[in-house]
This record gives sequence, C-alpha cells and structure tokens, in this order.
Amino acid sequence: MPKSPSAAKKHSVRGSRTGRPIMALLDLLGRRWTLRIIWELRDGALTSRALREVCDQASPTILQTRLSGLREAGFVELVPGEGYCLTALGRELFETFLPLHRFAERWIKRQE
Amino acid sequence: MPKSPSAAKKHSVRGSRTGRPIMALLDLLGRRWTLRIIWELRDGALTSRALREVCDQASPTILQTRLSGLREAGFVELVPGEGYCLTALGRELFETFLPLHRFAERWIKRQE
DNA sequence: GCGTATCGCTACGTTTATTGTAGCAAATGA
DNA sequence: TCATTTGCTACAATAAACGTAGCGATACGC
Repeated sequence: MPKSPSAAKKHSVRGSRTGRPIMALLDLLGRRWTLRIIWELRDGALTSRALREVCDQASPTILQTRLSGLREAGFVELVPGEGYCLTALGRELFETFLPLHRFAERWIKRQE
Repeated sequence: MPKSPSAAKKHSVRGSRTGRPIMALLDLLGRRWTLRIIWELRDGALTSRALREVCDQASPTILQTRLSGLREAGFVELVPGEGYCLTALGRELFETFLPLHRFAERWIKRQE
C-alpha cells in the first residue's frame, strides 16, 4: 500500500493519496458524523454537549475526533464561552451542499 | 432489483431515526466510499472492477455493499454489458455537490 | 467441445473505526 | 465553599472496513 506524505496534516486523510483535493475533501466528509456536525452548526455555535444532543447522543469520543479534524481542516473553530461554530470557510462549505436539503426531500418521496 | 416500500429501511440508515430526509441522506453519504463512488461514476459506466481500480483498490466487499445501498437508494444502476452508472437521480445528486470540486481547490491552498 | 478471460459478487479472517459508559481537570457562578 | 458546566479523555466492547482468495455465470477465440 503506497502512502504519500502529501496528506494535509498528521491525520493523513484517506483519499488524499492521489493528491487531488476533491479526494481529500470527499474522504474527510465521508467519515461518520462529519457531514452531520457541519449541518448542525449551521445556525450558530453549540457546546460540545449540546452538539452531542442534536447528534443523537453520538459518543463524545468520536465527536471529539471529528471536531479536531474539522478544526484542523479549518471548517470549525472553538470560541471560548460560546462553543463550536463554523468558520467562514466552514460556512462556505456548508453552503455548497445546502442544495442537498431540497434534494433530500424529493429523494425521500421516491423511496416511499 | 426488487424494490419494496420498506427498501429504505432494510439497512436502517443511521440518521433516519429522526425522520428528517436530510439526515437519512447525510447518513448515507457519510459512509466510506459512497461519495467517492458517485464521484467516479460521473463520466459514465464503470464495471465493478474498473470502479475498484479508480477507488484506490478498495476492497470489493465494501464496494459491493455501497453499490447495493446506492442502488437501493436509486442513485446507481447496473446496466448489463456496461457496468455501474448513475441514474438520472444519481446524476442530480452528483450535481448538487459538484461545487465541492472548486471549493476543494481553494480549501487545499489554505491547508498548505 | 476446450481453455481462458472477464463479469458481478461472496466467504472469511484480520485490522481499524466507532460506540457506550464513566469520569477527569478547569472554569463559572452561587 | 459547593454544585454545574465546560472541553475532553480512558477503556473495553461492538461494528465497520479491509485484504485475499475464489465462486458461478457469461462470453470470447480456438
């Protein structure tokens, strides 16, 4: 298994071996709870525990791991006294998959 | 592939407990290789083995699992003699996160 | 027919990721 | 002080993903 050291940071994003940014991003977003966290922070800051509540009581272990990754990626920041919230970049990312919301509505009807 | 009304529930999508479509979709897309598969099928059909090649030799076990999920979800179909390709719905989904591509380019520059 | 190559797909043992529960130290306010 | 809440971590258990091998079916050329 060839491993390129070109990964963004020490957490060696899975799809980044190709050196294509989109792969690194898809890889980052394709980890459990990542998309959900970004989604739940859309309306403002949440404390780690509040975030856990809205994320269906996900384990703090993995939430912490994801939050670290998202902070490293520059999508999320921790504001003392406020909690976790999206950075400007993070909000930009959120908006790129905002259309998913409307898509999901149409999609679910097809499922039923 | 037979599609029952409860097809979506068969694999009990993780975030679907809330009943909110976007959660079910984020959950589906937040599984390993799912986003990548949709991305790699953007230019047309690929056989299961060709798909494996472009997906960094991912294990056929998990690719098969994902392809089944994506077929159940109606995003991917298997065309005999051609291979796997996106359905009309799948292409629509792909286009909703197409802006991610450009975003990823900008994002990666920030990382370096 | 025969061999060979490819297709979609699965078995199975190992490794990695995620979960669930409990709890820590620091900060805050009463 | 005491009680809460914060971000965060330890640790054992479970679930997901990986890697290798190979199946049956199909389609070729010979």
